[in-house]
Amino acid sequence: MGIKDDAVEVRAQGWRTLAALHGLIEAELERALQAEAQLSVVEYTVLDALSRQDGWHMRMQQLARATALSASATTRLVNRLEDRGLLTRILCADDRRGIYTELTPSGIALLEQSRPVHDATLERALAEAQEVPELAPLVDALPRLHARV
Amino acid sequence: MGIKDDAVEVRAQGWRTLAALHGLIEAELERALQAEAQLSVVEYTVLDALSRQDGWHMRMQQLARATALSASATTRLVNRLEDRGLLTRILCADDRRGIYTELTPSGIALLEQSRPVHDATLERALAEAQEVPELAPLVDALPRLHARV
DNA sequence: TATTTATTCTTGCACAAGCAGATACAGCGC
DNA sequence: GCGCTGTATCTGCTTGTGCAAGAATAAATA
Repeated sequence: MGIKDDAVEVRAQGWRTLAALHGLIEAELERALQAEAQLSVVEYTVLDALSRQDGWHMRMQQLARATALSASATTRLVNRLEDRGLLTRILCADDRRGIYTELTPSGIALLEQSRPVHDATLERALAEAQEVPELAPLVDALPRLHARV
Repeated sequence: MGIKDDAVEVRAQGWRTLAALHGLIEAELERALQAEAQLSVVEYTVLDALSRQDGWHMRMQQLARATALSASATTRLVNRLEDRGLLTRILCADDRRGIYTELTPSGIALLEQSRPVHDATLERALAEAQEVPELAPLVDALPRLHARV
């Protein structure tokens, strides 16, 4: 057991902690968003990403990256949201392969309704994680990543 | 926009960063473990958790918690691994509802073969994430969580 | 002891995800 | 213009997952 082996173990443990915290938060968000807005976490992520985008439209591939999903999963995800009237597909004028997705008023409304739920649930999930000794250090580190100095 | 709103936004951004890093690492591990040992990340997690356990056996419910999976998914996950001969179910003598799972020699062998792949992939994934400005701070924070002072 | 209640695991069903292949278009060289 | 390669999106198929319901056992209570 040398220094090198320790580094490996420290990384593995860090990864397990990351995965555990991620799972906990995602599970809580899933339940809350499903209950309050019939949205899954990825679906919320799409609406949120679109609203954060200038002009409120993104191409499928950007969406795939934003959600860490495959292209085919993104197609079906957009299908679901389009069927519910939350966003619309818009053909790309300059690149006719491309397709823009854009929030509808209905989509914006649902997002604004569910954002408080999302934020409150996130706060609660982090507070719960704070109580788990294994997770607490990571919870403490998170806000320091983006905090204004 | 007050201090309170900032806290909400900081949390949301921290969560997005966490999710992004988690997705990146998991995707790389998935590909590597699948290619080298025909194991998914959760399957590897089960083998690893069992090997880390005293006596090398755990109950289904412990496994469900360790993998952040539902009870039914855990049942089928154990089925798959049992069918491949990597672990065995052992009836619990004192609580006949309970079922222990235990690694077989074959399972131990596969784990020992795939652990280096896992560790190397994790190191590579973290190095890649280090190059993404948005993820770098979190990557830096990870090893500090468990590092021996 | 008999009966209810809770826990642990498994199964039926519906759905979302990935991979591979197909289609449509862009960009480039001839 | 014609063909070729690469990119963007969609569809068929298989698989893993969660939820709800079920079966077996433990624990509690009358």
